[in-house]
Formats: sequence, structure tokens, C-alpha cells
Amino acid sequence: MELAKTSYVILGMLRLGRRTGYDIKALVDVSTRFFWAASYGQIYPELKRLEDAGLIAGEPEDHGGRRRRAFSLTPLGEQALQAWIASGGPLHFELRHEGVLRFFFADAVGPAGQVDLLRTIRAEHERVRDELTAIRCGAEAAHAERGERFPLMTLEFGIAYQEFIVDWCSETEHRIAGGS
Amino acid sequence: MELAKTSYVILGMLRLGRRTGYDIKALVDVSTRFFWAASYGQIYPELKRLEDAGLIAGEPEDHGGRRRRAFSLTPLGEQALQAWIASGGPLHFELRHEGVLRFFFADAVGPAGQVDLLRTIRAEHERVRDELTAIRCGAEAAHAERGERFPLMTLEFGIAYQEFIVDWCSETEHRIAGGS
DNA sequence: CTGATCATGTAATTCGTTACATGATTCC
DNA sequence: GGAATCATGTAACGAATTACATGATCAG
Repeated sequence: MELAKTSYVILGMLRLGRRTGYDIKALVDVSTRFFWAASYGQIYPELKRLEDAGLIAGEPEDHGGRRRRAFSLTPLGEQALQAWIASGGPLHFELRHEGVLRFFFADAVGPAGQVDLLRTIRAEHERVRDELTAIRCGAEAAHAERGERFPLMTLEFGIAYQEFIVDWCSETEHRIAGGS
Repeated sequence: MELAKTSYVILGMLRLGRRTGYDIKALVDVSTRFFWAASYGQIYPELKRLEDAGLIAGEPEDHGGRRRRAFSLTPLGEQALQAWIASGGPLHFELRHEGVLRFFFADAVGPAGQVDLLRTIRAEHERVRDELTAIRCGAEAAHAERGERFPLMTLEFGIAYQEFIVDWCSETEHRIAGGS
């Protein structure tokens, strides 16, 4: 039984404790979103499938009088998660970057347009970098409290990744504006 | 009339001269593929749409007795391409990186599995880096012959991008293997 | 003559987002 | 009382890939 990659997002999020679909979506939006997004339209149907497959177990909860279904990993689910992380094989990698695409064709416009484009790209990555930096304190707290190291390391990678692109934009802006 | 991003790949590729759908696909596969992929299933229907919209013009050609339809940009198409490159506004950016996703959840496995994972990620990015490096001479030739600067600059960015991730993997491997 | 490449397309499927519908509860 | 948040889902749509079908020509 082959699982979609997004299933593992759910399994991974449940490993740390009981969560509802809503919780998972909220967690994704402040963590994996930057390299693996997921929407309600995927999460809820996927929860059903994972439950049918016996990888997670859901139980109705009473959370302040509010009805909800929280899920947790079964031993089978934990096993599937670990097997996926440790398994070799090709890793799905996909990038869609409209800024770089425009840049690739930027011979079609003048230097002013080229520099404008780079500034627009840079602004976007600065925004994401700042967004990630804002999340950092939360990740550090989670690290200190529960001992997870990898979410924080991943966040630091993400910040460095955004910074790398920002720096490349700056350098290239100067190169082009400098007439060489 | 809103065009899909992939339409601009076609417009951009046609800007340099007459091309068939087959040509465009081949060009994409050695250039924009790394940040904006496209398949026949998109290209051929899109060529039809762009022709209907008057942005490109297709004429039957006899290329060594082989029947084919080569397209070229109309003034309207050139205009649309330039407007897109220079227009500000948010740029579609999307990354799906299974390696980083696994890494995010790697607290679930032991140090051996963690280092294995990083090595797998690194190997993939080294492979892409080498693939891009192999393309370089072709891009340099195109630069020298036709004066296009941006495809080569984009390629150099791509190589640096892959290298950035490779370096991060190496560092992190050492950090983890070193027990800190 | 045979396999590789050139060349054009379509159909089925997968993956994912967006928008909508619904309703309870909590905070101000 | 009203807005924000919690909570669960589905339907419609869109974007893109994969696989398939077809056939010509070119290089060895």
C-alpha cells in the first residue's frame, strides 16, 4: 500500500500527540508549508483513509463542550512513518519559481525592467525570510520543552535558504545596474 | 485575458525564433525545467490557445520532407511577454521537497537514519548540480553567439542553488555525526 | 532494415487549491 | 450581541503528469 507524500505530513504531525484535522492544518501552516503545503481538502479525506488503513486511530473528544475528533498514531502508523524517513530511493523534488522564470527570459526587457524584477523577487524572499524568523522563537521553545531538534534545524535551513536567494538577488542587481 | 504561467514559457521560447511544440519541449527540458517544468500535455493544447488568442502564429513547414508546424511570436505575443516580465505583483513560488519534509520529522529515527537521509538528499542535489554543470557549455555558446545573457545567469544561479543545499547537507551531516 | 529521433496529439488520472456550507463556542 | 476562532467536511475546479496512439524520417 503506497501512501501519498501528504499522508506522511499527517503521520508526522500526529507523532507528537493527539491532534484534530484542524490542528494539523494549523501546524502545517506554520511549519512544513514552506516545503510541503497541505489544505483541508487533502487533510480530511486523508485522515479517513489513514484510519481505514489502521495507521491512525480517531476518537471523539469533548474539548470544552465542543465536539471534535482527535487522532493519534497507531504502532503501525509509527512504523510506516519511520520506514518512510529512513528508506532510500529518489526524493520528490519540485520547484516552481515564477521569478526565476521571468528572469530567464529577461533579455526581452531593458535594464530597468531587469532590476525591477530582481527587486520584486528579493522583496518576496525577504518577506518569507522574515515570516520564518518570526516563527523561530516558537520552534526554540518546542525544542527546549519537548527535545525535538529537527523542526528547529529545518527552520534554520529555511531561513538560510531564503537568505541565499535574497543575497543572489542583491548581487545580481548590482551586477546589472553596474552595466556589466 | 489571463494567461497561465506555462503560456509564458512558450512565448519566451518562441521569442528567439520559430519553433515546433517538440522543439519547445526539448528546450524546456534543458533549461526552465528546473524551476518551471512543462509536458506535451500542456504544450500542445496551450499552443492552440495562444494561436487562437493571436499571440503566436503557426505555419506548416517542410523540414526535410517531414511535416510539422512551427510557431513564432506575433507583435501582440511579444508585448504580452514583456508586460509579464516587467509587471510587479506577487510571484508564484512553490517548493515541494520530500527530503526536507523527512528531515523535519527525523526526530522519529536514530542518528544513523538521520545521516543516511542527509546523504540521500545530498546525492540528489549533487546529481542535479552535475546535470546543470553539463549544460553550461551550451549556454555559454548561446550567450556568445546570440548575446542572450539571462539564460546563462539563470543557469549559474541554479548551480549555486544546488551547491547551497549540498553544502548545507554536508555541514549538517557532520553536526549530527559529531554528536552535537 | 531497424532502432533512434522527430513530430503531434489526446485521454485518463492524480494532485491539490478554492470556495462553499454548516454550526458551535469563546472573547470582547 | 457580534466577531473571531474552532471544527468538519465536500464540490467544483484547475494544473500538470503519465501513458498511450500514431506515423514519418534519419543514421547506422
